Amino acid sequence: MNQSTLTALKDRLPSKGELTRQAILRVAADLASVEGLDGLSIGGLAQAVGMSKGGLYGHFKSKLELQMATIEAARVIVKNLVFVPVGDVEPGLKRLWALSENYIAYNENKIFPGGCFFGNVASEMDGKPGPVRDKMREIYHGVNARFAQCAREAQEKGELDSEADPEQLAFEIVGLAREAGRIFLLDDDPNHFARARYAIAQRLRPLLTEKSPALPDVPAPKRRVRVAGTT
Amino acid sequence: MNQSTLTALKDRLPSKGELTRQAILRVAADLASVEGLDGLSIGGLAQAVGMSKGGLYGHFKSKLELQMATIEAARVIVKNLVFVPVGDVEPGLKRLWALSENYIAYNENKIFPGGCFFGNVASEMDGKPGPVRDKMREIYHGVNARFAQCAREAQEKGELDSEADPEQLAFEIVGLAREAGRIFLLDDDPNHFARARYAIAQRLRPLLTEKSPALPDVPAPKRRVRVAGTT
DNA sequence: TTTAAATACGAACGTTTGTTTTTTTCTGGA
DNA sequence: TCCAGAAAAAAACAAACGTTCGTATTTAAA
Repeated sequence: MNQSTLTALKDRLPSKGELTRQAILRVAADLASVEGLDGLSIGGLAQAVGMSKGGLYGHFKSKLELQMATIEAARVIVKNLVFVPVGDVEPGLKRLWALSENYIAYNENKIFPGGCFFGNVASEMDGKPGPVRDKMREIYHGVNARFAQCAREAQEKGELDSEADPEQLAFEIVGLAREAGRIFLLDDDPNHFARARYAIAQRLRPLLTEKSPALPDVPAPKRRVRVAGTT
Repeated sequence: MNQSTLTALKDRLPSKGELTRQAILRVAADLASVEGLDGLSIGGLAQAVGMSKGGLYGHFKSKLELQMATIEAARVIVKNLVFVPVGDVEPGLKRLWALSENYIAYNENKIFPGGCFFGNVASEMDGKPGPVRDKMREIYHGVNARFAQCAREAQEKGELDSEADPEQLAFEIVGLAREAGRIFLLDDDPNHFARARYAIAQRLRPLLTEKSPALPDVPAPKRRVRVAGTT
C-alpha cells in the first residue's frame, strides 16, 4: 500500500471535527422539530449536545449557517428513511403505494420528537423570506415531484388510469398523509393515520386497471361512536 | 329612560381600555400568524400598535395571557368569517359545500398575513404542552366537528350516501383545504386551491343521490405542462 | 369643576439571545 | 517526544427578551 492510497483512505475517514459536527446536527434536528429553527437557541443546543456555545462556533459561523446545515441533515435522514427504500420496490402501483406507506409511517413513528421536521419548519418559515424558506420550498417540490413520478410510472406500466393527473394525485396523497401527522401531534389519536391510508386507497381504487396488482388491505378507520339522541 | 336602563346601556358600551385591547389583539393576531405565538415579542407588538411595552401590561398580566387572548380573538374572527355565514345556507349538501368553499377561501384570501393563524400556531405549539396547546386542540376538534355535522345533515336529508362516515369526510375535506393553504404560503401558486376544490368535489360526487342538489362547477386544475422527452 | 380611577409612559430590572475573542486542551503526524 | 493545528472551553459583548415599577396623563363619573 503506497503513500497515495493511504492518503486517499484517510481522506474518507471522518475527522473528529466532522463527527461532532454530525452529532450536533442530529441533536439540532430533533430540537428544531419541537422548538422551530428560530426557537432553536445556540445555548440550548450547546447544553443538549454537551459542549460550550463557543465550541459550536467552531463548526458554524452563524446561526443561519447552523439552520441551513440542520435542514440538510434532516433532509438526508428522511431521504434515507422514506425515499431510498422505495427504490427497491418494483416501479408502478406497488412503488407508489410503498412510498405513501413510508411517508405515513414516517409521520406515525415520530422520527423527530416534534413530528415531521419539514412540516414544522415550513410552517414556521413560510412567511419569512430568505434562504431557509427557499430551501424549504425546494424540498417540498422535491417530495411532491417524487410522488408524481411514481404515479406516472404506474400509468406507463398500465397499472393506473392514464387519464389521471399525477400531480393532482401527489397533491392529494401527500396532503392526506400530512394532515394525519399534524392532527396526531395535537391529540395523539392514531386513528387519523388509518383515515389517511383509507382515503388514499379509496382514491386510487377507481383508477385501477386489469393490469394493476392488488392493493394491500386497508382497514376501515374506526367510526366515532354516536350515542342515540346526541347532536 | 330611568337610571337602570342607562346603566344597562352603558355597560354594553366598550370602554376605551377595551377598545385598545381589541386593537392590540387584532395586531397581535396578524403578527403571530407570521412570527408565531412565541416569536411574537412584547416590544415588537408594542411598536406595531404604537404604544409602550409597559402600556401593554395594563391589558395583559403576562405573555401567556396575551397569547391566550390572541388565540381567542383570532378564533372569533375566523368564526364570523367562515362559520357564521354558512348558517344562512340551507342545511344539507349545499351547506357542506359552502363550508368547504368558505374554508378554502379563508386560506386563499390570506385573512392573516402569515396564512391560517391556527395552522401556524398549532404547528408551533403541538410539541409544547400547556394551555395554548390545549386550546388549539379544542379549536381543531371544533372545526372538524362542524364539517362532520354538516355532512351528517346532508345524509339525514338524503342528499349524501348514508353509508359514508361523516368524520372521515370531514378529515379529508379539511385536510385537502389545509394542504392547499400551506403550500400556497411556500410558493404562491393558486393552482393548489383549484386542486383542493377539485379533489373535494370528486370525493363527494360518488356519494350523491337522486335527492342531491347539483354540485357547483369546479374547473379541473391546470395540469403541469410536460415537455416531450423530459423525465 | 373636582376627583378618583383608568390608562399609558419611560426607565430599569435580571435573563437570555447570538456572536466574538482569548485561552486552554486535545489530537495526530514527524 | 515534540510540536503545529484543530477543537473546545471560558469569558465577555451588545442587543433584545419578558417583566416590574413609579409617575404622568387621560378618562369618566360626581
